[in-house]
This record gives sequence, structure tokens and C-alpha cells, in this order.
Amino acid sequence: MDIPARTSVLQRVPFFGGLEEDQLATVAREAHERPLKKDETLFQQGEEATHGYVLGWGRLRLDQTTPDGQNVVLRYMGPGDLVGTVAVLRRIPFPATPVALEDGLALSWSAPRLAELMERFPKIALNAIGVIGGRIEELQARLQAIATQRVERRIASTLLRLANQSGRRTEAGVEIPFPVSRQDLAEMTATTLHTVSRTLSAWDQQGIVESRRSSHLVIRHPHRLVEIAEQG
Amino acid sequence: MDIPARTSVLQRVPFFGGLEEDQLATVAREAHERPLKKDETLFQQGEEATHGYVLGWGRLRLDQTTPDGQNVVLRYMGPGDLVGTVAVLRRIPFPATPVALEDGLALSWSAPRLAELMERFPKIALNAIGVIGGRIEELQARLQAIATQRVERRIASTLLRLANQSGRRTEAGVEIPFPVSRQDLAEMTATTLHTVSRTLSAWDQQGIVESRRSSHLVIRHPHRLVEIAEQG
DNA sequence: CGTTTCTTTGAGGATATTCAATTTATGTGG
DNA sequence: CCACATAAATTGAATATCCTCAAAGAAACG
Repeated sequence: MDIPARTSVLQRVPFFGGLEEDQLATVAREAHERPLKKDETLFQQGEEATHGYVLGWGRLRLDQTTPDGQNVVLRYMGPGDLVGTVAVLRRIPFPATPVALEDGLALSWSAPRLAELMERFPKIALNAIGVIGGRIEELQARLQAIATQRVERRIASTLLRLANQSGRRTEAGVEIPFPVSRQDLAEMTATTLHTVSRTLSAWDQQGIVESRRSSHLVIRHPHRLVEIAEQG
Repeated sequence: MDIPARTSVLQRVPFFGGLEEDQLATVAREAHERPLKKDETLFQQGEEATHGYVLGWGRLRLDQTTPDGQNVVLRYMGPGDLVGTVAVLRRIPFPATPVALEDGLALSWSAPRLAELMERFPKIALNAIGVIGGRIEELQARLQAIATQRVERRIASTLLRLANQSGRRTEAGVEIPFPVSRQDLAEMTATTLHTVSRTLSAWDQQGIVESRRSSHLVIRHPHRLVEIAEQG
């Protein structure tokens, strides 16, 4: 990918918002490219955070593994998202593992280079606060949901969130354009794949969603899910 | 409180770490003082975030209320902690309500003044990233705990976290130096006050903790709690 | 000293998990 | 392209954890 191509990718990244064209070009020039194949990991939880990443295209699932081997899905990420950058700036090991859900491309900068960029373009630091702040909000919302809502409601909210973040409108309804297994949903909503399966089966029979294994998940009647999500 | 006094308070605030004495004095000069009485709120969830705060002394509990009136304790805060600052910088309404657990004092800066300070002293923006990053880590840890652990384990972890953050070593054990009700613990661990009560009763009988109503909570045998927290 | 608030404790029950078995899809090698 | 192997999903039954409901006891407050 040449510099102008990279630059146009970076234009859509909130982290670099407000930078001039030539500044973006500078940033783009100093990036390394990291192609991603499906199921590949960008880095491993626990590794030293030597580089920060921006996802150019593709999709990632951010997994966190507990000491006893259980898994929690922290979030899904798409083009323009920061990956691992907080860990770099805080100089701590990566707290989670990003797994590619499809082929993609990440741009990376080394830790010192990132620090230097933020110093040179203070706007970046302010943007970082905004981005990270948004992450906090999302985490607090999930915490609240797990703490106060029943499983069915949490699953509904999660599907709606995925749909809002990355859904594509089709004739059949809103489609979630990447594979989401029962296990994934279970790890997002703090339940078991069995409960997710039962819930989706029920919704499938009621015509609210369509969830065959091969195809992507389709929400046929979002408003029905909203009802479930808002009052269980 | 005069400027030197304020300055010495700010010296212990990570958000202002790395600033020179005279720079800190500048920051201190532009602060407003906000005394806090027990049970008073610093601001209300949902209000416009016109000011960011630093807690000079005292303790706060940060509460988040759901649309249907349930409450979640997001965290406890002590001297040096940032309160509401993320919301100010992101220009969103305060997402939670900080309640004073004891008399205290907060210093505040208006939104434009904060922005100006960060521009003048870029170090502050970098510090902010560090502080907020730490908040993310904490939230992710709690999310993982609620998602994967049983109640007893979560209560144990929570007590240990409180002890680590603010515990005082006494002859009887480690004391948590502010009031924590069963309800509070329930809202921190995503359970009911009944379950917390039963659990603490059991631990009290086993001599692991001491938890009369009047006195502060005392952990007599932290290692026993660690055992429970690590493997339930 | 009465009132209010917080805590304890019991009994019953609901939600969701665990365990187990089957069905359905996906992928692979012949 | 089919047959087999593997992985994902479904579904049932039994159980556990934790919640809800209820009532009484203990501490704090004025």
C-alpha cells in the first residue's frame, strides 16, 4: 500500500482526526504494514506491547483469557479502531488477544514512535482521550447490563449493539457481516453457549432472527429485540 | 486553602505528574475549591459536564443508576483521583454520580480551562491517558470477574481490591477505612445484599473477617480470602 | 425511647448451568 | 463427489446457585 493509500485510510481514523493532509502523510509514512489472515492473532495477551496498531480493514475479536482458561470477549473491532495502543502508552503487557475474523490489514507504530507522534501532534493525545473514554463508557454499560439484567435481555442488547456498530441493511433485515458463534455470544453476554442456543432458537421460531450456521446472523425484526432489550 | 497548600495537594495527583513546581502553582491558582460534606454529591449523573474535579481529600463512591432505578457502584475514589474529567473532555453528560462518604474537598476546573491547561502542558494529556487506561483495566477485570466467577469469589476479590486500594494495617488485620454496607458490596459484585450478608456472616464465623455495622470492615486473614478469590 | 435504617436468616422458587446425547453443518481425503 | 471426521448447534433432564419474598433482630439516630 503506498503512502497516499495509507493516508486515505488514516483519514477515517478518529485517533488521527483533525490532522492536516500533510501531517497524516507523515504519520502514514512512519507506519508499518501488518497483513492479517483469518484466525491469525495480531499479538498475544501477556506479550510486551512494543507496537500500537490501527486496523485498516478487516474485523477482529478481542479476547481476554482468565488464569483458569475461561474466555471473555471484550469487543469486536472494525476498520479505524485502535488495537493495543492503550497498553503501549501505559507500558503494560497487552491485556487481551485480537483475533482476525477475516483477512485484513493493520498499520503499526513502535512505542517510541507513537510517543513521538503524540508529542509532535498534541491533537493525537486529545483524540486518544476521546477514543479511550468511549471504551470506558462501553465497558461501564456492559458492566451495568451484566450486573442488572437477565440473560435474554443481555443477548438482545448485544445483538443490537453489534447491529448498530457494523450491521448491514438487507432485504431480509439487518445482517451482522461477520461470523458470530453461539460460544462468542455466550462470552459476550456472560452466559453459556447452551443458553444462547436456546434463546436464539426461540427467536428464530418467532421469526425475530435468522441464524443458520453457514450464513451470517440476520435480525429480521430489530424492534422486537428492542422491546426485549428494554423491558424484560 | 492557599496556593502553596493546593500545590502540595496537586503534587500527589498522577494527572499532574511531571509538572514543575511553578507549573503546578499555575494550575493550582486556576482551581476552584469545592468542600464536600458526608452524603453530598459532587454532581449528578446526566448533568452537563461543565467542570472536571480532582479529589483533594475525602472519599467518594461513584454510582451509576439504570433507567429502571437499579444502582451499580462503579468504583470508590480517594485523594488524588480524577472525578468527572473524562466526561468533560469528551463533552458528554456525567455518566455517574459521585457521593461523598465522608467530609472532603475537591478542586475543580472549568471545561475550557482544562482544555487550555492540557494544551499548555501536553504532559497532562499523556497523564490522562495513563489514568484513564488504568480505569479501563479495572473495568475489564471486573467484567471478567462477573462473567466467569461465582458470587463468593467475586465478593472475596472485591474486598481484597478495596483492601489493596485503601486498606490500613491494624493489629486486628487490614481495615477498610470507610463505610461499606452490604448493599454497597452487592452493587459492586452484581448480587443482592442478602447473598452478601450470608457470605459475610459465614466468613465472620470462620474468623476471616470482622464486620459489625458500626465499625469499619476488617479483614483478619487476607490469605484466606485470597484462597477463596483464587479458586472457588 | 421510639423510629428508621441496616442486617440477618429462613423457606421456596426461578433462572440458568451442568451433564449428556443427538442432530446438523463443515471440511477433508480418497 | 461422496464418505468420513470434526466442529458447531440443538435439545432434554437434572441440578445448583442465587434470588425473591418474608419476617424478625440489631444498631444508629434524633
